[in-house]
Amino acid sequence: MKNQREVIEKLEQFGVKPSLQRIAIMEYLMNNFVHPTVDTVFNSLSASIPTLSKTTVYNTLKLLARQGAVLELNIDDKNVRYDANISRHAHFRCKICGSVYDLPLAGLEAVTVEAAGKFVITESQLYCKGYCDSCKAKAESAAHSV
Amino acid sequence: MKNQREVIEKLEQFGVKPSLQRIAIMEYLMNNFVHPTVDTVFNSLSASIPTLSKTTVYNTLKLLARQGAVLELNIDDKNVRYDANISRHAHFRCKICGSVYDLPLAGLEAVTVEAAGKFVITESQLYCKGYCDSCKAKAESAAHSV
DNA sequence: TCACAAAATTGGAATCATTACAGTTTTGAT
DNA sequence: ATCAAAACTGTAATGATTCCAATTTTGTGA
Repeated sequence: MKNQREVIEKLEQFGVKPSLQRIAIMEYLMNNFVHPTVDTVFNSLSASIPTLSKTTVYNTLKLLARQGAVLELNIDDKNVRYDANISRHAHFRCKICGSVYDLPLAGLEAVTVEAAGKFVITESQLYCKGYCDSCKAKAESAAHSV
Repeated sequence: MKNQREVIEKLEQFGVKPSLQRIAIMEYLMNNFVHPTVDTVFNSLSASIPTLSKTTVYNTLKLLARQGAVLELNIDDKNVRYDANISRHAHFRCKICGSVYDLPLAGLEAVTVEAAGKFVITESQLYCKGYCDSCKAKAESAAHSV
């Protein structure tokens, strides 16, 4: 559980002036590893910050992503998701329940090197999809019933 | 340049009954490696098929993706893109001009193996972003002018 | 060839995430 | 305390995608 001090330091480290709203949003991301959507963040915080506007959540998350403090994930067709874990890792999304998990990752550097010279690669994301542990059985029985 | 016969064979191979519209859409994808959006496909074909409906393009591309005949790419925040090249490869998107290119790929298998046991991974996509050859200079001058 | 049911297509309306914008509040320097 | 800049807010607009009911096409059996 990260405390406010750590959150504020994180924001300042990435050149984001800490405001009440920005601290709350960043704090939420640093303490909840669920790769939340804008809606999830908004709904989770609007009880404690009743005046919070969804536009602020949109703006703040875009700002945090632009400054490199968080990752913007496009693993979900519908909604953008955010991740405060900016270390090198891949993502997995269950095709049944929709949950997004982190995957340990080694070797991505080797993969991207092949394009060196032709393109300047600044970011890369590995998205995996399939069935999570608790949905495996469901997926198999569904396959049989076709 | 793929001819109609090859397109029809491809559709049948993936269990998609070939209709006039489906053939046209698949043919377009097989002959244009631009990773087009629904809109691009629709605009490119509506001249030759005046009655074509955008809903049909949506439905057909979703169907082709579901049957495994094409890839659905979420590399673009705004629009889904489609790719008739279903061999193992990564994608690159230029952050300035928005063009999407294929990248040769080796090593992705090694990367995904790490999650074996916990998740059943059925698909994976590696998305790289940065600056393409013709936008490199633009990116650098933009960086200086901040 | 005709009739009919199933599949495919169509177009307009509805949905829903995201963005634009204009007004209000907060912050920080003097 | 004052004032300008930055941040926040809420509503309206946008735009990709989906829904759905009506129409057209396809394929099969009489």
